[in-house]
Amino acid sequence: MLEATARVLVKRGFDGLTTNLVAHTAGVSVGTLYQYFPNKAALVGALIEKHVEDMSALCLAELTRVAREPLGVAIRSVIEALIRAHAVEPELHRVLTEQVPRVGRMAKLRDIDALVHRMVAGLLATRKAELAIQDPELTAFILVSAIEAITRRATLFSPELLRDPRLVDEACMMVRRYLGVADG
Amino acid sequence: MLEATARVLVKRGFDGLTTNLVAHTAGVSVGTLYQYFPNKAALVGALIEKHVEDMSALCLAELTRVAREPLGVAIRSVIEALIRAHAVEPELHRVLTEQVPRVGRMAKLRDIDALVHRMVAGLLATRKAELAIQDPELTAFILVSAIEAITRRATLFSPELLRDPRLVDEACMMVRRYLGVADG
Amino acid sequence: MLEATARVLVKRGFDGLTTNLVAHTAGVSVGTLYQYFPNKAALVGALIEKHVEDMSALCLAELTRVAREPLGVAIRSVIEALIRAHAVEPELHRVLTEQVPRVGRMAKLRDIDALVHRMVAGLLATRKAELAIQDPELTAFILVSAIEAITRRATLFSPELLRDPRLVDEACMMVRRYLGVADG
Amino acid sequence: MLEATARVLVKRGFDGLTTNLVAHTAGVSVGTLYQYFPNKAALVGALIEKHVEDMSALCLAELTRVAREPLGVAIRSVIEALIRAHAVEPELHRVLTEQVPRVGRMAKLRDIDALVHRMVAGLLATRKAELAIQDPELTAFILVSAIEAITRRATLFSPELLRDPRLVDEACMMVRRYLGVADG
DNA sequence: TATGAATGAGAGTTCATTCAT
DNA sequence: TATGAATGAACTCTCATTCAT
Repeated sequence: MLEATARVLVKRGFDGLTTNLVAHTAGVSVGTLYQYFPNKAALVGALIEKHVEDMSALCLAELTRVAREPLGVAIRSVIEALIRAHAVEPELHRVLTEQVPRVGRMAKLRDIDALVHRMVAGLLATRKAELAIQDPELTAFILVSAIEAITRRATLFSPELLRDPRLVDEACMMVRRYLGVADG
Repeated sequence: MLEATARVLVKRGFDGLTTNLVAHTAGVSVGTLYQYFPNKAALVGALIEKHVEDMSALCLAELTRVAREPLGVAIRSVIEALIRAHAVEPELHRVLTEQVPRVGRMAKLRDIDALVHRMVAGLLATRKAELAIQDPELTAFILVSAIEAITRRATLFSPELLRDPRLVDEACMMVRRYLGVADG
Repeated sequence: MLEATARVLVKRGFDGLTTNLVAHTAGVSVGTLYQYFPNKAALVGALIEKHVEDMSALCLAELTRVAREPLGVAIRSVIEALIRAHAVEPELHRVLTEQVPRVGRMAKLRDIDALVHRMVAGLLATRKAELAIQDPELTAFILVSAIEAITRRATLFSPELLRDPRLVDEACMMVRRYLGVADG
Repeated sequence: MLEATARVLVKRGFDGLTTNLVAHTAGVSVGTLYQYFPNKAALVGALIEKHVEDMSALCLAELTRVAREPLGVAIRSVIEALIRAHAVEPELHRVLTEQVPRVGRMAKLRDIDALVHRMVAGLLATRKAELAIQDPELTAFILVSAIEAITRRATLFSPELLRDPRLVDEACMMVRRYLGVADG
């Protein structure tokens, strides 16, 4: 059912998302749909939640995994993981991020975001000695923003860049220089 | 009329935006509204276009103005201008940006984005000698993405940050280090 | 639902026909109406199609039935059938015929008209030996036009004539003399 | 202004007829339009009246002119005049006849029709001795219907017939035989 | 538990008509 | 007398949601 929602969302956009259409796409009746979701917002909300969780799981796993690796390697791994995460269902991701705020699941997104932010900040704090930074919180904020934005903008304006290794190289360069980590 | 649209958009969101409501808010009748805009999308579209034009005008002006200043100063000026631009009507900016794809103003946005990108790339190319960069195009891409994202995320998650000078400091730091410019 | 449409059409005319009014008259809601007809034109179109089909079926049946009867008798039967057909719901017939071009059912009407024309021409051709005619096609054109018009004009200007046997007598007389058939 | 109405009517059909459009087409403002016609119905009504008068004037003139000519000649003249009348502005005529009843100018049309009918009936009555008819009224009814219908149907379904002399020949034949007039 | 026909509030849009200039 | 911006009632159509089966 969520899958049908995703399909409709990608094919028709949010304004083309109809409970009847979703039900039909899922091969059930509207009634059945309403047996599982109290209303349309809940349906979309659930999809968003799932999507966000899937994506963030990927990133969090990577963040955890690289916690002890050398910084140069860690940076590249995380950036690559983030770009990979965006590549899973780019179309859906786009529609979803464009609509998220309007469905009242801001909270969930905010939570996840906060979690990622805290993990990055933690990583930075742990290794503060190796880094040319002062406020891990703020630095984390800048980094998370920047990396997320690079993938987002690439997805939006030049998807072919996502597959260009130079993008990752350059992003790593930016992060490394910013953090004062020697070229890996 | 556009002002009324903006007001409604901020107060009620895009889905709460009704032609009748806008007309009423503007103190005119629906008919009058439709004498100036062929349909709802055109109304919002016009607002979006005006908004992005205003914002980009600000940035482009700043980019032009600082073309000959020392890099350290230039960077700070542009970043401050960008954040200032976002601070004017953050709520409106958010709603508007989100609705672009629904209203079909993607092309316009892309154009402006490309323009900014070109200007930044140009600036970098001109001063390539002073910078530790190789591909001004790619660097510009990274920079524009990052700065735009930092303001966007601040707007979204912690608007108070927009008024915190440390944010600007940190963003400047990131850019300076990335470009290999001495601390200003 | 078509019945409700017919009722409204007769009582209020085409311009007084409102989807809400039809739905209300039919005892259902607008939504239900739109579950069966994609739009107002389709609703009226369906009614028109049904109506002309019903009417032409009547005439075609009669034309077939009398194919072997003596010409004098055949002529009267067909004319009577045509007038009888018009007498059923003259008001509806008038509104419906008038609205055909607005609702885009011209093609259907043309088809049926061509069918009737062909049948009459065929009948005339079969019996050409008994008739003082040269071109069955042209004669059929004249006849179909004339008979159709007599009923149409009677409906329009003096409905009471439709029930006057003298009208049928006179119409038969005209046709018989035109075709050179002895008085029946 | 009536000319503009006619033009719009022909180009856009009755549903595309807008007071604003008519005014614009006429090169004046809506306000001016309303200085000459109290409302839309009056505008269309006036056009209908003019059109009907033009057409009937043609026919009535011919009917008067042929009052004393030999019947065979008279018949052909009148039929030709009628067809000629239809050929003046066939498109406008079509739209108009299709819409007439809905604009409340039925009365005018009815009057004209009655006048034509009375003149034909008068002609027939005057020459009853030469004719094989009994009730001039009824015969006139049949004739007027038939001739009007032949031109109407030709206009509607096969306009090229209107220029085919065989149509006139055949219509004359029909009328002559019906009236018992020797072939002219 | 699944169905899907029915609901009806509400949205966008049109256009005859008015009236201050 | 001419203008045309402004009006707003009314119409068509959509779609989230319900509930009898």
